[in-house]
Order: sequence, then C-alpha cells, then structure tokens
Amino acid sequence: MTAAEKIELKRKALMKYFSYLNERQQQAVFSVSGSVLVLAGAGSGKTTAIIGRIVNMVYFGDGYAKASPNMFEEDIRWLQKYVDGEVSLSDAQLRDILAESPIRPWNILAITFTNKAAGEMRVRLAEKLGEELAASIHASTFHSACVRILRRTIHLLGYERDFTIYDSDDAKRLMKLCIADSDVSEKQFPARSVLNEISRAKDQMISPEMMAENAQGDYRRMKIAKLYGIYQSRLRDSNALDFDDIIYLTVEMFRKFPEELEKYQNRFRYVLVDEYQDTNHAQYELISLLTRRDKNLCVVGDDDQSIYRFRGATIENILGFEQEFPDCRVIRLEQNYRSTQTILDAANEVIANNEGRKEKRLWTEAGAGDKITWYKSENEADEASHVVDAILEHIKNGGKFGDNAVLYRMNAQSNMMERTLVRSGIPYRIYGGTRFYDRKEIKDMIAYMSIVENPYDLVRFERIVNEPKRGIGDATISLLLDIAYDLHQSPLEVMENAEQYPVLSRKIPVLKQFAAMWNQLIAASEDMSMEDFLDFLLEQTGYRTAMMALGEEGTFRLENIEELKSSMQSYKEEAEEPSLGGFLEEVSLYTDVDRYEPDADTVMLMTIHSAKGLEFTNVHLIGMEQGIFPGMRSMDTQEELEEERRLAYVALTRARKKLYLHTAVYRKMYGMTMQNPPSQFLKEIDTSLMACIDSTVQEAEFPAEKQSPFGRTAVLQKQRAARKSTASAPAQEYHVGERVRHNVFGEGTVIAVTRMANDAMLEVAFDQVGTKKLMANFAKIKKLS
DNA sequence: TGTGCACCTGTTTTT
DNA sequence: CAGGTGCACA
Repeated sequence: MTAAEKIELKRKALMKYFSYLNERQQQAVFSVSGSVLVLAGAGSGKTTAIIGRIVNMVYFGDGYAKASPNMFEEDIRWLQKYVDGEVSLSDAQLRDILAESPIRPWNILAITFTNKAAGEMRVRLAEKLGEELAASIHASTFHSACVRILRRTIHLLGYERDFTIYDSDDAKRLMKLCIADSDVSEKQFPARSVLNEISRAKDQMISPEMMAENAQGDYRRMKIAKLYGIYQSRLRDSNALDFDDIIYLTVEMFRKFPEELEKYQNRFRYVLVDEYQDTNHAQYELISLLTRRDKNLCVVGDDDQSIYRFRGATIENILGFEQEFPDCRVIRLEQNYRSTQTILDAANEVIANNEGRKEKRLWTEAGAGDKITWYKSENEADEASHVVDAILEHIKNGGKFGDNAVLYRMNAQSNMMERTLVRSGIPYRIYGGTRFYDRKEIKDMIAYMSIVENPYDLVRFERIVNEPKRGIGDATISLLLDIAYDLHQSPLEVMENAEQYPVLSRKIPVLKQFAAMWNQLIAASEDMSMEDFLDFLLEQTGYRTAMMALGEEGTFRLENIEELKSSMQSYKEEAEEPSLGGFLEEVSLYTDVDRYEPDADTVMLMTIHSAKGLEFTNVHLIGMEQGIFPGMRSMDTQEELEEERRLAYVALTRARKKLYLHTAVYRKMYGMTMQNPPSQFLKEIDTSLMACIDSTVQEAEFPAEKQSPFGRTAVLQKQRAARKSTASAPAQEYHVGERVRHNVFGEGTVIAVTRMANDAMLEVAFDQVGTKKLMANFAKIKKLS
C-alpha cells in the first residue's frame, strides 16, 4: 500500500466516522487549521456540524488534512475493515490510529451570542466527548468570556476586579443623572437616544475623546461626546461596566497590554464564532486580536439572517470575511433539514430580492409539502380567530398546541391574539415583553444586593434609597450623589458622615438610619445563606411591609421575589463556587430566551426576532402588511428594507410543515384604524406556492361577482365568515345543565353562564379534561340536543 | 417631598 | 389604546 493510499484510507475512516453529516458539513468538520467561513443557511444542521468539528479537533486533531502515512500493518487491516463496514471500532481505538496531534480542549474557544446557545453547545459536547473533556472547552457568550478575562485583568485599566454589570435600565438611570448634571435638557437629549449613540460609538471602539474630536463643529455630537465622557467617569466611580464596556474594555486591554493578549492567544489557539452575522465591529476586533497570531478562526453564520443591524451588528463582518482573511475556506451549507421545499422556495424567492448578500439557495429532500396558506381577514379580531381555527384544526387532527407558534413584528400585536386564545381556552405562552429580571420588584432586590456587594454602585443606590419611601427625596439624593462624586466616596460613607455636610443637615437622622441599615445588611450578607439574606433584607428595608400595604398587587410581587429564591437555589446547584456576587453576575447576563421551554405543550407567541434559531411545525405569521412588516420606518432606505426582508426570511424559515400568512384589511393601531395593503414580501412569493383564503367583505371592489349566479352566495359566505369565523350558537341559548360538545375538549355539561356585553361566558365541565371557561361566541362549542 | 393629572409618543432587543 | 413623563399643586 502506498503512502498516498494509506492517507486516503485514513480519510475514508474519518468520513465514515462522520457519515451522519453531509458532504459540506464534513468539509467544515475537517477544516481545522486556518480561517474558515461556514455560510450556514437556516435549518442546515449548523450546530450538528459545529459540534462535529469540535469533536474532530479534540479526537483526531488535524488528522484529515495532515494525515501521515505512518501506521502499523495491523492498524491498516483494522481500518480497512472499519471502512468496509465489517467491524466497528471504538472512539478510543480510532483515535489511536487516526489522531494527528489532537487539539487540547482548553485551547478551544467557542463563542455564541446567547447563554442558551452556549449551554446547548456544552450539553451536546458532553454527550459526544464525555463530561471531562467537554468541561475544559471554553464555550460561552462574548460577554461572559470577556467578563472572565476582565475579572483577571481589568485592574490594568484602573477598575476594581469585582465590578458590577449595568443592564440597559441601569445605564438609562445613570445617563439621566448625567444629563441632569449637565447643561442640556432631557427633552433635546433623551437618555435613550444618547445611550444609543454611545453604544454605537463603543461598537466602533470610539472613546469619548475621539468622539469629541470627530464632532468639531457639530453641536449635537459635541454635547453627546461630553455626556459620553461624564457617563464613563461615573461608571468608573461606580466601579460598573455597561454591556458594551465588557467588549470595549477587553479590546482596549488587549491593545494596551500585548503581553496579556499573548497569554490569551496561547490559551485560545482555536477560535470558533457562531452567529457571526450578528457581530459588531468591537467583537470583530476582539476575535481578530485573539486569532492574529495563529490564525485558526472558524466563523459560522448566515448573512441572510442578520437582523440586529439596529443594535450595531454589521453584516459587513461576514460579507467582508473573504477580504479580511484571503486564504480562508468558504463552505456553504444549503441542504435544509427543517422545512418543506415549498417553504424554502418561498423563503428563497423573498430573500433573492436583496442586493447585499452571498448567494445561497436552500434545498431539501423532504418534498414539496403543503401549500402556504394566505388568510385575508377583515380586521385583527378576524385574523386572530383564523389563527385559532387553524390551531384547533391541527389539534383535531391529532397535533399538539406546542407545534404552533404565532410570530409578529411588534410586541403590541400580541394583544388581540392573546385575548382570542384565552377565549378559546387554548394554552399559550408569550416570550419577550417584560422579562422576569426586568420586573421592578426583582430589580429592586437586585439593587439592594448590589449595593451590599459594591457600595460604590451609585445607580443601584439611587434606585432603592427611597424605595420604599423613607423621606429621602430627589433633592437630597442629588446633593448626596454630588458629594459622593466629588470626594470619590461611596454614598455609604457620605451618609455615615452626614453631619459633616451642611447641605444635608435637615436629613441627618434619616440618612444615618439608612446607613445603619446598610451596614447591617453588609454584615448579614456575610454570615447568611443567600435565601435567608434575601428574607432578612425584605424585612429590614421595610420592603415587605410596603408590599403588604399594596394588597393583591403586592402579594403578587412578593411571590415574584420568592421565585428569585428558586433562581438562587438553581444557581447554587450549578455554580462552582457560589457567591452573592456570582449570582448577581449571572443574573445580569441572563435573559428571557433562556426560559424558553420547547417541551411545554402550549402555543408560543413571540416576535420574529426572538424566534430566530427556533423552529416550529406550524408557523402563523400575523400582520403581513405594509407599514407593519416592513415597518413604517423601515421603508425609506434600501438598507433598512433589506434588513426587514432578512427578518421575513427568518420568519418563513422557522416553519417545518405549515406556514400561515395573515393580512387584515383594517387594523387598529395606536387607537386608530389603519388600512394597510398586503406586505410587499408576501407579493414576492410566487402565487403558485400559496393557497388564499379570503374572508374579507369586498362587494364594492368586485361588482362582477354579484352578477354571476354564484356571486350572491359567495358574498354572503364571505360576510358570514367575516362576522364570525366559527359557527356557534348564539349565547342566550345556553343554560346551566345543558350538554355541549367542544372541538378540542370533547363533551361536557354547562355549569355556569355569565352574561357579558354581547356575549356570555360559559363554564363547562368537560368529561375528559375538567372544567374550562369559554366565551360562548368564540369557542367552538355546539349544543347536543 | 409626594401625588395626580394632562400630555405625548409610539419597531425589533442575543448581552 | 397605554405606558411613561413632566409639571403643577398640596
């Protein structure tokens, strides 16, 4: 056997090992060294390929590209048998024969955007590689990776190691304080938009000084640069970082301290970045610094799914990758394992209208499948009941609620949908909106715990110093904060020494009292479990008493705080060295998508943005109208329109089997009724892929229809459909004791009838599923006579 | 300092 | 329509 043949044999064995992947995915798996761009279309088995790639690196190293012909005769025979399928070899045996300097797992850095994605990656790696090997692979988000680096090195930039992380709400509070102390008004410079500009600047690695320089002559930008400067110095005073700082400061630290960079280059010799289309410039810079020396960088992404431009993601990172890394390999994953060809055709057709993209065309072996359904409704109520109809139809055919997702462009659109689902007794969950950790009471608790950990945290201090009310008002707070800023002291110190500051004289007792409580909390935090400390805090601060006084609402809030305790418990179970500080850090980097439970058998409601990366058997896309999707503000520029189109592409490709598109002729928005034409994206889909169900009333528009022999009935049917999409008996006909049948819940007995405006609420004891409340006009129920 | 009412202004949000 | 904000007044 020649050397070339031996190498070939090794490669065949590797291909056999990874035969669960298609050819393109295998290419990605075997491209271990150098720079690699994987363009992974929606549903193309991207994650499977990434996991495979890491497994290959850890088990076999660069054994595919750099295979040596050195093998024992014995091994050759075994390998030949393995390739021919005559024998199966264990992972260990194969590694023995095939590995060429396998990569040590701790030399691999795998970066994702969400905690969920990172967690999933760790789980899947553990399945393939075993706990031990998987644990030493550094798989985390940009932000947690950088936080870890900064905990070690941030003192080089003059921050303390135990810095606090501010979320956007904290940042906004801080910015408001900055604006209040400057010579501009919040009217001209809303905190939100100033922060946005600062955020974009940090994405570009622009410092306050640089911004001021660039802004010469531009009044607005000069003022913003000034605010940026104040904001940064106050962050530093509070020993706090905002989300953008986490990346910005890491890059800055690496730029200023090459010896630190080198340490991390030695540690992370192989870097993999998922969702590369969503990276911003600073993140690009970070990756570029880390991989500058060894050049082992693999990025995976889909330019067509770049939907976070408004948050600073630059699609140019992925589009320009080949220019930045001229020797890179480009691998396209276009075979889709999720959707039907019909859905893919529609998605391909829509996205093909974009100019700035890398050509890709998704295909599948799954077959054409059902046509896409376009429901034309009269208004949003009608639209919602069409969705409900489709869901109930699916249930009737043996499907599950959890197979269905309702996706929309704006959170506000969920309202009518939610009401209609409630009335129909369909279980659902809404994702997005107010996150658990965004609830006021939770943030208050976090704030109390934060100032115990870090008394310099001015923003969290400001948040709770008068919550519950203690007679420390805005005027006092702002005086106190000014002193703290000027003396670089913590508000705790200022309060303890309140008598030294004449301006505070009238408030000395309350301030001293607060300081005493604060110190008491600090002491307690040191010798109590986290949960006990939370209870203690709730008592000492008077928060519990204040909540009790609020009645029902307060009870609800206290329940949420109780739930925070269970977060603490699960944190303690998972963390290596649990601490209050660690818990606070985890909480600050945690988001609601992490709470997504695909197993719950409920209909999922969410924005298209939050649906990215998820898949559902049936997707109901509501509000496919000009002005909503694409949104009013996105229709002016080509770039924004293309982003909306990518969003449409994401939405369409979420569906496995069935896709329902919905339009309504009239839609109430912001309290007024709008009349929007169907979305241009809908029109970009070939009509042959769609079946249209029209329940609008259009007599005036089609006078010809009236004259045809069937016209009258057609119009009548439409009118009936428009009025009510389900044929149910009028409310007044239901009485207690009557037997009814529900499409989903089966038969049952009416046990209560509550009359309402022009409907009635029924309580029905169903034989199989127990008692349900239904609106007589909306639920699909029928009297059994 | 705390409250209530008139006014205004509305995308999307992985960390 | 609805939540957030600013301002006037107690």
